[in-house]
Amino acid sequence: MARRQSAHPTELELQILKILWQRSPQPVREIRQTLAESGRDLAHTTVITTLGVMVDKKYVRRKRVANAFLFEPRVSQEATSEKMVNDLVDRVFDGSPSALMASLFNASDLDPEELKQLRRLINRKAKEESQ
Amino acid sequence: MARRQSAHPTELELQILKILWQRSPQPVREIRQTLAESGRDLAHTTVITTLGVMVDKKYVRRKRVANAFLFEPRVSQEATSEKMVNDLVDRVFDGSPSALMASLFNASDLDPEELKQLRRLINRKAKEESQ
DNA sequence: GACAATCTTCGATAAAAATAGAAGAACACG
DNA sequence: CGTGTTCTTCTATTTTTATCGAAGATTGTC
Repeated sequence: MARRQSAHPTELELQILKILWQRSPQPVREIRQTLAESGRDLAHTTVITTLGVMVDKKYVRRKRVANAFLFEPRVSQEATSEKMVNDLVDRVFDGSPSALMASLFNASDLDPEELKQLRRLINRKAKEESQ
Repeated sequence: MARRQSAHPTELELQILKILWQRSPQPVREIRQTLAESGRDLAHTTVITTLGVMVDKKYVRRKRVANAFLFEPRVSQEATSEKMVNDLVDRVFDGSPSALMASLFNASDLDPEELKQLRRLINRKAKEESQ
């Protein structure tokens, strides 16, 4: 046996998804350009190949327009993020969301504004669940 | 260019680290056994090879005792977790911790007990930062 | 219609990750 | 003191991810 395919978008795939979440559909050329602007200067064919893989994995869909393809996401940013967070919770924190939170509190210094907002989030969630 | 090495422990490496965080140092045999008990039944040599890689990556250290090696972590659970969380924040949530939290709230239903604990965490953090 | 520009398709290569067998060193004990 | 058990070392294989070039299709333009 060898390794199995990751359940999540890989690094490059995620970068591409983010570009497409911003705006879509887009042709390869533009995706490539945006990648280059954010410091990842790949050959045109590399981007095509990766997008092909992403089509197979059903992360994106493509439609032919004239001679070229346009690509657009098939997965939402929210769903993808949640899946990745859940995975981290499972893998690193043994399924305890609050353990992740605790780690987050330690790791980052949140400004008071963010703390306030978080408290609001918690209160809302508590109310929701008590119904 | 080809792919670069992951900045984090891989799946298997993390599993092994977790075992060693529980108790260490441990010989290969026991690590292998614990892995098998949690459903990952690998050949003895596979575990050795992986541990060798982990030594190179400085995740663990080994010391010879009699004919065999004992392994122990060189990285703490806290530091590793925080690094992985920070990475997720950067990669998926563009550096916003509270965006991760919001996603977490949506993704998981926390029980009231956990919510209470989270509120406590926030209050503590708020107090800390106001000093 | 010819030619350059632009796209895609189709391998191909290379490193990382996952897994394990063959072979050799060392030890334990009847 | 053999002989089987237990370890390690070394090498090999497979899949995934990342990357790209050669070659072929299409199209716009003089």
